[in-house]
Amino acid sequence: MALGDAILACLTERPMTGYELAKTFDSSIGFFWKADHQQIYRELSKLRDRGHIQGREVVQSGKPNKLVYTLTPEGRTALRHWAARPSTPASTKDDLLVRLHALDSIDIEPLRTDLMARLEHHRDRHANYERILKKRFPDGTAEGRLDLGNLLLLRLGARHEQMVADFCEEALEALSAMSGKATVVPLEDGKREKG
Amino acid sequence: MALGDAILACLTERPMTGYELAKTFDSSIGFFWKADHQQIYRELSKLRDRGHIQGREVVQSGKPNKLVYTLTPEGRTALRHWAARPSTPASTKDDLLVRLHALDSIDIEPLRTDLMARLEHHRDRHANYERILKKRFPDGTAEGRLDLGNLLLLRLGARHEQMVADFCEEALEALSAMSGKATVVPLEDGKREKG
DNA sequence: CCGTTATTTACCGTAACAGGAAAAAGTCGG
DNA sequence: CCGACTTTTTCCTGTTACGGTAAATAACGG
Repeated sequence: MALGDAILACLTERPMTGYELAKTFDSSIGFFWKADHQQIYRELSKLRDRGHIQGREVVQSGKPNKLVYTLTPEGRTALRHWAARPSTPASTKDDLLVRLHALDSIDIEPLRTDLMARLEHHRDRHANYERILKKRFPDGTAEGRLDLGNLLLLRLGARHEQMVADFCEEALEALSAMSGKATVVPLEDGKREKG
Repeated sequence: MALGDAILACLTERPMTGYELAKTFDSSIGFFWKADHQQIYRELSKLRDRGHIQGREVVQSGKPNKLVYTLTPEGRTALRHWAARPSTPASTKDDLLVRLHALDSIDIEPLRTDLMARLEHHRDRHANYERILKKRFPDGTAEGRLDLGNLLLLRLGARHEQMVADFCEEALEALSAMSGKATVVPLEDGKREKG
């Protein structure tokens, strides 16, 4: 019960169809929340059953008819109640961290390439955040409450990506410094283990 | 299929029982990965069925017998193969961020208390990381590969917590600055909505 | 005609999360 | 001695999420 609330949160901005929501979850809110269209459509059905949203069919020519979903007053209330409950700090659950935890039992080469890919990935995202920040908040201040929320969000996102990117760089450097005194030679396919 | 690998990663350090693993997931690796004992026991059964770990019963007097699990060569290979696959960047999925995204549709007061709680939480965790860092790596350098992994991990954790704590502070300040020109008065129970 | 875009829906499975309960044997406080 | 707690494993029932495959429908571009 959290994806549903994320969808409600999106619908506060404007009514949307499942298709639009799927795209939203691919850009703005999707920066920190992934969900594919199936998840979204399934969740939308549930929300409708609960009476939190209301679908209005819009007949289209040339395209399949679309279902525009709007928040109902019950939905707004539900969202506010959800938002009034203490939030649960999410755990990271990043594969990379698990790998670092078992660093001496895995092969370094794939790890390096992975770190490099991740470095690029996080740099891209950082640049993206900065780009949006400059476009939407050129002077770094927000007017309304909605704007403030989004500004804070973008700033956090930017900083996070920056930090992770820096971390990847640092990890790569540390691995390079260490690889001089390598303890285990990478093997082909686990024919030998060092135990 | 990720919790299983996290467990394998833990078992590279030393053989452990499910009970010990549960406690480990409550401290070291649990800093970025949450799992309760039931999840762990279930996963252990699966891993045993797959032949990735091997259980050895240790008869105890005074306490129930325990099952010490050891990595099998197959398990080590599986871990290495898993670690050689590109990692998937995890998405944040933090309730707080969703709330910020819908900032103008929710009540600020509970959000403030939540932010304050989170601030404390992240500060605590940061202090904890720093404490462990000072204890395990007083001079900030690592010897072996295992140590390097853990050092990097701790540093990332510390920085992350620091950053989120700063963010909470900033958000609180911004909310205070904004609350002067409040647009919506907080309501009791959604009897009125501003739409 | 084929592929793409727009739009929704259906089914399959597994993985993860949440919580409640029960065993069994000891230890410790009152 | 009773009750509470620790240690250790297991079973239960749910919901939520994740992942893939695929099918309808209908225009538009090549």
